[in-house]
Amino acid sequence: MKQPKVTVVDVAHAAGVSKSTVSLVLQGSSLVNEATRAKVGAVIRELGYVYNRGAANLRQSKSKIVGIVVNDLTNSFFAELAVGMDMVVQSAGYIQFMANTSENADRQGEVIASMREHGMAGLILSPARGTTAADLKPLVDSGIPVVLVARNVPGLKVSSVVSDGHAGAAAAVRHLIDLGHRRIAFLGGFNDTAVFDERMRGFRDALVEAGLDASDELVISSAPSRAGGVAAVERLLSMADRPTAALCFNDAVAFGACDGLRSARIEPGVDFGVIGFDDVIEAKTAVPALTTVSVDPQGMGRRAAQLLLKQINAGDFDAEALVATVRLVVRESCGAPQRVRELTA
Amino acid sequence: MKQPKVTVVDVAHAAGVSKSTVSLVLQGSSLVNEATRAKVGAVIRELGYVYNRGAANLRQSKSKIVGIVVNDLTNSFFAELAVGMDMVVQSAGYIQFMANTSENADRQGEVIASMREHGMAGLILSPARGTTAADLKPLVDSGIPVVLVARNVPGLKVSSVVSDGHAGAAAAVRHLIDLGHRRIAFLGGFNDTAVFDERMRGFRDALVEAGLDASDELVISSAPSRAGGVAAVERLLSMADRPTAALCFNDAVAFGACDGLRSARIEPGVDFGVIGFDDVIEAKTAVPALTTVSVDPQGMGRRAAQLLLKQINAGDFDAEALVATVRLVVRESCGAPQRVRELTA
DNA sequence: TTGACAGTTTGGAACGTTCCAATTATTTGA
DNA sequence: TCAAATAATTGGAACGTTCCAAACTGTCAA
Repeated sequence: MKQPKVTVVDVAHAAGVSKSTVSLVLQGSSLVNEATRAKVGAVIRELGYVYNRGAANLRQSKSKIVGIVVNDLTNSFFAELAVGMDMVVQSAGYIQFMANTSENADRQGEVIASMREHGMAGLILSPARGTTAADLKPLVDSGIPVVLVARNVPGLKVSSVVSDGHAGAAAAVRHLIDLGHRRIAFLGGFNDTAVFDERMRGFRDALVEAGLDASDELVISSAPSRAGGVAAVERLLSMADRPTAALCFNDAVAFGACDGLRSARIEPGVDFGVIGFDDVIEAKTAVPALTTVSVDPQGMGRRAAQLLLKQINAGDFDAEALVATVRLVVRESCGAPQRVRELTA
Repeated sequence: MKQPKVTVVDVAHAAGVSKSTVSLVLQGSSLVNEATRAKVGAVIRELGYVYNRGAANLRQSKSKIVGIVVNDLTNSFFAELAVGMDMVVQSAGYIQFMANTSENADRQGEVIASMREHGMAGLILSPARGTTAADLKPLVDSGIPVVLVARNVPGLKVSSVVSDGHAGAAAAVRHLIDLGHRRIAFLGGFNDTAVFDERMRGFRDALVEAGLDASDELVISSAPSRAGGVAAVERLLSMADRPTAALCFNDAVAFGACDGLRSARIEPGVDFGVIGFDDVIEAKTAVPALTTVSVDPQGMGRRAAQLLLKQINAGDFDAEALVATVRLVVRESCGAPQRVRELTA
């Protein structure tokens, strides 16, 4: 049953007032008399009127819509990130266009263009692999606030919220060294990304600082997934001078590494130390519970959303780069007693 | 730098034609002369014109926006579901409002209302726990197509895409019986949900069919999460006549059950059979690889989206109930040889 | 020369809201 | 009692698009 849609004029007519008055009621203006407000409210409910925010947006040329574009929703890190954003966006009375790009930069371009046509007030983007500054330039120049999250795009002057990969990786490596490990590998991740580079440098710097070997063969890159972890650990196990522990690019890789170790009859957390990165929810409950660098994706999502809303409300704003503090959560995957070490970025 | 936004009138003026002509060009109408089309196209690019879809929607009173509301994005089952929908929605040229309700029916009501005000053309909803038919009645009555996915809402005449929980559970139980198990439990899930009820009946019916005990004590409900699985398996282990295998409400519960078994020094897949439900991505790579009832969440998401789009395009439509075929994927968590058994719904 | 016709182009009214300036009704102060 | 102030309401223009009916340009046949 298709209702003939009821507008503010219909309401006005039924309530015996003008459309202007109805509009004032809708905006909760204090100008309107209590009695008429009640009357109009009643009619609204009776007729089942639904506000047409599109028309309002057109008139006011502003919207309460933000865009959220993520590269991989099936990865629980990004799902958590999205949920964090969702929370603050929703409670600020905004609504979100949300799209998944599956790491496809073309698709990303399309959805961003579409969101722009729909009049989004701002965008939070976790960019797909291969996103260039040129891709985003027109949008940024148009004055629409953009916040990059989790990953950065080199050469683009825009706000961002990323985690302190260098400090996190270094802390993880120092922890392994404290436990007596002397030969440590870095496992997984695509070596052409900024995030990889940052974490890897943290890894390397900590090794050098301790006077240990930090040669290239200790860095084994692979897809940043569980399967990639399995593959990487297989390569590691075939090395001549085999490491006794590894820092992994992210938790997915770490889980894969554990799988790979186990099928080689090496028990992770007992015979071999494994540290992850991100602290996804499963890290806590896995067996063995994963020691990992916690980056609190929900928190990052929330901060990114807050930053975006701030920039939307401020007419004018400057690019701001937030780096999220990171902490090493020690669990069982490298045989150390359970404790948490706090770090400042 | 805030651009003074350029409209079709600006483009028309710059190209020396009327706004109507520009509009025709934008819609790719064949009425317009090739030369002017090119001219207008050039001007559009030059001025950096961006189409205002909101204005168009207002005039045409229709939109290419669908709403997607899910109860828990951090659960990878629902994340996959969302990704499946995203795929077909995007490639049909639609864009989506997407929101997470965290199982909060009030929040769900708010976001749906907001989406409605924004003029969504249809809604796919994976309802929060506790959603009633009355909550959704006004929306459905307004003639906006709604497709329920993964969970049903009793008493609501609306389309749905759900998996065949009964057949899946029954097949799982029969598999356990084939392996020689005679005392089998059902673990996890809230017992006041339709999904629980359906799977549990499949479980019970298969037991009865085989002449085995199907008494209430074999059904141990709990939160449908990893933690819930741990709790449920603890209760199971304290039973007098202890079962030798269990069908779990979903994969998360199954993983929790494995954790719980292991801390009691019982090796899942060797000493005790565990079967999950949903076949989340991690099921394949977990140790032991989880035998589970595969419901292909991405596929369900895609089908739901296709159904919604179909109903949006058809002016008039009837509620349609799709039940997704389900298959038992035999892996290692109940000690059986690896194979896959296909089932028809 | 005229009419018919196809191929293009166009002005203006709509869509449902907000906002401004203007209007009416009511109260106040001296 | 009347001007002035206050409170409440209102008509109409605007936002950027689409759509309709009308109008223009040629071409061609009669």
